[in-house]
Amino acid sequence: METAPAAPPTRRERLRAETTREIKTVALRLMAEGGPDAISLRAIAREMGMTAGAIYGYFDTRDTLVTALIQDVYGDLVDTVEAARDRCAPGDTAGRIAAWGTALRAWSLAHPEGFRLIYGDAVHGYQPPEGGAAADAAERACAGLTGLVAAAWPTAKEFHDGDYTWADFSDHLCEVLHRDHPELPPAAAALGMRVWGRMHGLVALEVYGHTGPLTRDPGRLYEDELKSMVRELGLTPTA
Amino acid sequence: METAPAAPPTRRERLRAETTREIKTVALRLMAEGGPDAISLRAIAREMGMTAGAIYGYFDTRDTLVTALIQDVYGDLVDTVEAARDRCAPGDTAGRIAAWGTALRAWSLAHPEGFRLIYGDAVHGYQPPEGGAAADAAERACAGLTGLVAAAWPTAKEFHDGDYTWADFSDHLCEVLHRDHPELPPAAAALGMRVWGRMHGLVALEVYGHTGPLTRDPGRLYEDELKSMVRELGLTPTA
DNA sequence: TGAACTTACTGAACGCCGTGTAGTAACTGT
DNA sequence: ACAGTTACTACACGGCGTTCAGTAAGTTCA
Repeated sequence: METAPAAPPTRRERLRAETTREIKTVALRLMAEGGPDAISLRAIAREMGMTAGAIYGYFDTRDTLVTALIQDVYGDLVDTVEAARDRCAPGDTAGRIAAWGTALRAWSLAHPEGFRLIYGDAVHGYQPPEGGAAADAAERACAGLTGLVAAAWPTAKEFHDGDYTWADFSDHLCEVLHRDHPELPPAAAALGMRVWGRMHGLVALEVYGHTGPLTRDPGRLYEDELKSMVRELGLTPTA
Repeated sequence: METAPAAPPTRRERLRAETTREIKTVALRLMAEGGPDAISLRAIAREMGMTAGAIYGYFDTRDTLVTALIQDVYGDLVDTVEAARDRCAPGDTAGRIAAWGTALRAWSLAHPEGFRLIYGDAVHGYQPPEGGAAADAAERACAGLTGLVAAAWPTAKEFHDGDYTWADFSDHLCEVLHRDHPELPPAAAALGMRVWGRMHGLVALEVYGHTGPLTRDPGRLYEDELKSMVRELGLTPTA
């Protein structure tokens, strides 16, 4: 969308970008310290020695800021799980899936407010934009899974039925899948989402404190579930 | 805990109980209409022709009211899924599990605010009490699952490993399991939680709008996942 | 019946919140 | 030096949960 040849940023622009960053940084810090409820324009401004109104010069509305935060946090999550996945050899599909899953849980427990921000309704009255941050998040999450699913597909016999059509999935997801893995049928998209959902379930319950009162070792539960899943994909769990 | 022989309620007590119920009813209605954010003491009071302060005569604090709501809503959910499960013949374990799962999703989509209330952080700043409503919910959910898991256990060979101990689970869960199904090993408790988590994942993603942008038929995805799960439990999916 | 007590509720206040808007002071380019 | 832009403040509005003094009923007992 940028038509101009990107002139070097003026002093004004630099200061502006810096303040924008600072607002988000402070917001994330407040959130990490006091939970997502601690994100209030007034608290952020207070922390920065400003007035709440000043923030409106940088973000149209509180929800715009929250959306930006979601994108930042989501980027962090995606980077983390993909880095973990890529620490396994490209051929070790079982290991890569397990690494991905383990990293997902680890990140979520390390950043529960982030998890709530992305996957819950952490912020009072926040309405995601049309299409929205949640949509972005989902698209990216699914795209990230695609590689894993593609690698597992040949052995994932169990999932080759299901009678799915490309029309069952969003245009964007279809495009990404076609581009990166043209050999995959629509059922592979379904598999990706199911894998995602399966991991999400136990993590969400744990982050929201629903498994805590029931078991003293939710980690083992999760790892076993992960192992089961890998096995059901026709792969042999490593270690 | 009631020591007195429960004298018939006085007029005062009846009115009081009625008002308490009305507060909760109005709160649930507001929530159904305007999402969980619509639950505010002021809005409830307004709706009832009262002042916000008056509600403090019935609930110590807003969170106390929310906790009561969670318990009510959770009771409704549990009743619904158990009723669906019991509409299948006691011998039809596969059918009962599928009915349970299908009813879970149906209820969640019909009452998204309720789902958020129980499993998310629907209400701004709500802090569950120690032990808490979430704990209650989890205990009851798991107890409800126990029957299904018990029925599936003989065929669920895949899950008979895992090396769990009773010490891995909460005392209360162990008691319930021992009482109702003394033949089950600790690994069965783990299986119950895993089944729960697996269903929760896709439903949570859907309720929070993460699957919507990706697929046009999340229901099929869910039903397939349910069927897979039943199969992996060593059962034959019905229909 | 009438006094003493208890309950249910109001109304105003406190400090929090997001959001607008008018005004000011500082930077920026000519 | 001057005009224009930008960054910000100050204040106001209505919302929120919560507290508290006060009032008007309902209830109990002499």
